Amino acid sequence: MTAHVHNHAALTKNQALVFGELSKAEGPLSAYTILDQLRSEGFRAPLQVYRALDKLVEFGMVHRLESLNAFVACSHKDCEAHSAAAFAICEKCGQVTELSDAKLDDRLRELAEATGFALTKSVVELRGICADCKAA
Amino acid sequence: MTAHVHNHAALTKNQALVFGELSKAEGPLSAYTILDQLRSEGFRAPLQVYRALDKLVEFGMVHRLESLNAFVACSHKDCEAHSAAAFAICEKCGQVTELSDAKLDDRLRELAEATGFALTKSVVELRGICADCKAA
DNA sequence: TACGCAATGTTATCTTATAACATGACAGCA
DNA sequence: TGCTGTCATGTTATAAGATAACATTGCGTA
Repeated sequence: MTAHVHNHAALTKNQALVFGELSKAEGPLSAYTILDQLRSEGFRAPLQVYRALDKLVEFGMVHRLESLNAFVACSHKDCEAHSAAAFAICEKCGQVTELSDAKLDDRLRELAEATGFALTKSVVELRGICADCKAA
Repeated sequence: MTAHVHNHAALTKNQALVFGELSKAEGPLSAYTILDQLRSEGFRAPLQVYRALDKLVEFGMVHRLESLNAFVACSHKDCEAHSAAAFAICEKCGQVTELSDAKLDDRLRELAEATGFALTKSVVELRGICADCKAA
């Protein structure tokens, strides 16, 4: 499991456990799903998961999907390299694809600037059917 | 209060009540806030609100803000006129501005097409500080 | 050792959303 | 008139997501 390399301070035990679950998952996981999967590791309360997730999101290693109330591991080697992320979420199979697009980011920045809005974060989530499911 | 004109079948009583609350609100409201405001009208359960909201969203008269778990009345006269909507959400005052931008929509469509993704809906929510709050 | 700080653990509670089932209102038609 | 289908409503209970408040532990450093 060396898909992710991050130059942050070493993760704490709980952060590492939560990140591990997200990394080996096919798609997004809810906080409570993670909790259940980590009960065997001694997890007992939602807060143990939420606290770890908060940090991981802060580090940029995990993204929160607002329209799903769920979380995914970042698909980039070094998550600091990309600014904003967009996601394509398949409503059939649940698969999530992370997209990075400079033109999109530029346009969002322009829109914000045009109205004097100081952008801190952008949420872009495309809902639909992925190519695989469409073919099937 | 004639800010909104819609060519849909007349709203039912509950739909009209919920839409009324959203229309006169300054910003987005949560389903439970709406419920509390409509208790005087006889509302007793969340489902009464959620059912009305589902229809209003379907009609395009109300938008759901995924990153807030809240709802706003559409700011356009005829909500069918615009395809996708983007929102700028001020994290200081809570104000929400609805944006319609063809270039943004085009770019999102291009991104979807490039990966064979069949787009049904796009969620775009900009988080930051609005011009007014920045000035203050 | 003693202090400070960050991570952790624990209990309770709050907020958001839906399932399941019962009732009411009304239109169309035999 | 009485039947039937359908849509809106009402009601109770519960699921799912998130946080508040407070206690405890582990560890580096003065």
